[in-house]
Amino acid sequence: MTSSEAGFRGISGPTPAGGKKAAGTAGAALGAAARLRVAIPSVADRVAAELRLQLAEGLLLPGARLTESTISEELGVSRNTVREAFAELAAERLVVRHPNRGVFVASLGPGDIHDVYTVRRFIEVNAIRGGGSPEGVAAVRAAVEEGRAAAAADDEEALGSANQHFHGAIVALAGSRRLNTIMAQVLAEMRLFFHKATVDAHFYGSYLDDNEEICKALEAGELNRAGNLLLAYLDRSEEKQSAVHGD
Amino acid sequence: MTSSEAGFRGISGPTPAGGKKAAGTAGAALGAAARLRVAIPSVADRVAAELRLQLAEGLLLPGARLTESTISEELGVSRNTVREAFAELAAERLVVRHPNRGVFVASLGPGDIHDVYTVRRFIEVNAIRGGGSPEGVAAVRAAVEEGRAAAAADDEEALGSANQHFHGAIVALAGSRRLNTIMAQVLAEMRLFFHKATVDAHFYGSYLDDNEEICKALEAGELNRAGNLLLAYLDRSEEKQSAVHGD
DNA sequence: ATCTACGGATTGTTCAACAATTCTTCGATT
DNA sequence: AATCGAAGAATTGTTGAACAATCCGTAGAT
Repeated sequence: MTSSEAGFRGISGPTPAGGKKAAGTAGAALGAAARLRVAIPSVADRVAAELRLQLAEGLLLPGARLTESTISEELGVSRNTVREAFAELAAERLVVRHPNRGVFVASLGPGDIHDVYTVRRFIEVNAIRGGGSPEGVAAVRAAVEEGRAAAAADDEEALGSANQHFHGAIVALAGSRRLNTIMAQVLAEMRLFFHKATVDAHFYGSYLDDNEEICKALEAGELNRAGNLLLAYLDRSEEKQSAVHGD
Repeated sequence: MTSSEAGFRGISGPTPAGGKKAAGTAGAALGAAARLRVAIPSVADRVAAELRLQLAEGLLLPGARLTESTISEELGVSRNTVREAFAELAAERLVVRHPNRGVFVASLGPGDIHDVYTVRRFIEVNAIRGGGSPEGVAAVRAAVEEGRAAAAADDEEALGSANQHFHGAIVALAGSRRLNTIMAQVLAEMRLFFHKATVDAHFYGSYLDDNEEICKALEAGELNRAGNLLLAYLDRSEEKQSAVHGD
């Protein structure tokens, strides 16, 4: 299982819509299928989603090059469409465009690590200090339990997800759509180069107790304390990440 | 001066690069011109920049539709390229894509106004509470003076810019690339629908004193007070904006 | 008057071509 | 021999044209 020819063949959409296959105008056939009002993702979006998935799964490592023609053939879509997907991912900082050179999976340098944690400190700590609705707090609690379950099942991947859900839930306390998307992007960005660190089985595990304590403080309404705990947690996490990653 | 046929004709790039004009391979002529290592903006980027400009200038009002073919012809670029530019702008939330319907200039509803100000409170207040380097503080001071000068010259547009520079400089105190771009996007988003409010000559003018006071507190190292002042300022600003905009 | 069928307009997507640039490889020069 | 530079391949950037799918307004039938 190297990298190409992996577990995907085609994007599987509604209609292929080939460019120049038949000139006849058969405009009478109305497919009696999908009449849904929601969920009409464009092909470019689906390509971006697929790549995002492979990125998250660590199939595409940081620094790796993404060739247009390769992906185009591999997913059975046009080069132009791939290009649009690239634009999406570039906007999310998941890939970097080098003009006339191609797009590469983003790789974070030491400076970027600090930068990302700066953003997280700004947003997360503030969010938890704001308290939030009971449902919001419940969501945080749910994420903590999700982490416990994952640890019990010894599922590394699930543990990482739970941790991200935890921090996502904290930001969601603020009830801001924009902050949520910003946080989601930052988390996606981090997940990108965390696959190295994930080999350390105790990496996320040691955070479980921290999360529990933070959540308890939040539930008790000790918002300031919760914020301080979270802040300390982030500082420690940054230190660990910096240590693991070259620096 | 309605809207189309305005002050732009073509993007004016290095080489047109037509699709199918001449089949001959004239690969011997090497233009002895630009050999710069920096600044090689792609055509799509330039189109996006042009649209961004028109957006900021209020030439394109919120809700307005952007037709691919129109812009394509107007700027003398391919429809595909316009499409890529749209992707860029959509990622910045400046335009909204309605599948199969087209892209429209983003328009913020009441909920969005609050959302934007939430983001600003999170980032700006935190940033100013962090203090920052002397140069950073100097930049804030410079923005204040820029605003004074603009007010003296009675230049509405410059006043608005100065105000944005002021808040941008505050965020820059944190020294985070990501926070800077986030803030830049938020500011661009706001500028989008501020043109209605700008008619009120005293709208920005009344902020001058606030900015001065905030800056003074910052320079004096009274970071907490500066943060509180900024927070109050943002609350007031949001209230005004909400009042002006339908609500 | 309401619903349906028709047509026009616009978006979504593909393909094929070419220009421009970068990367590679190989040969010529000092 | 090492370096420099020029052909050549590979890839990106951009274009134009074609067609499918979808949406919108209008006219026609019930």
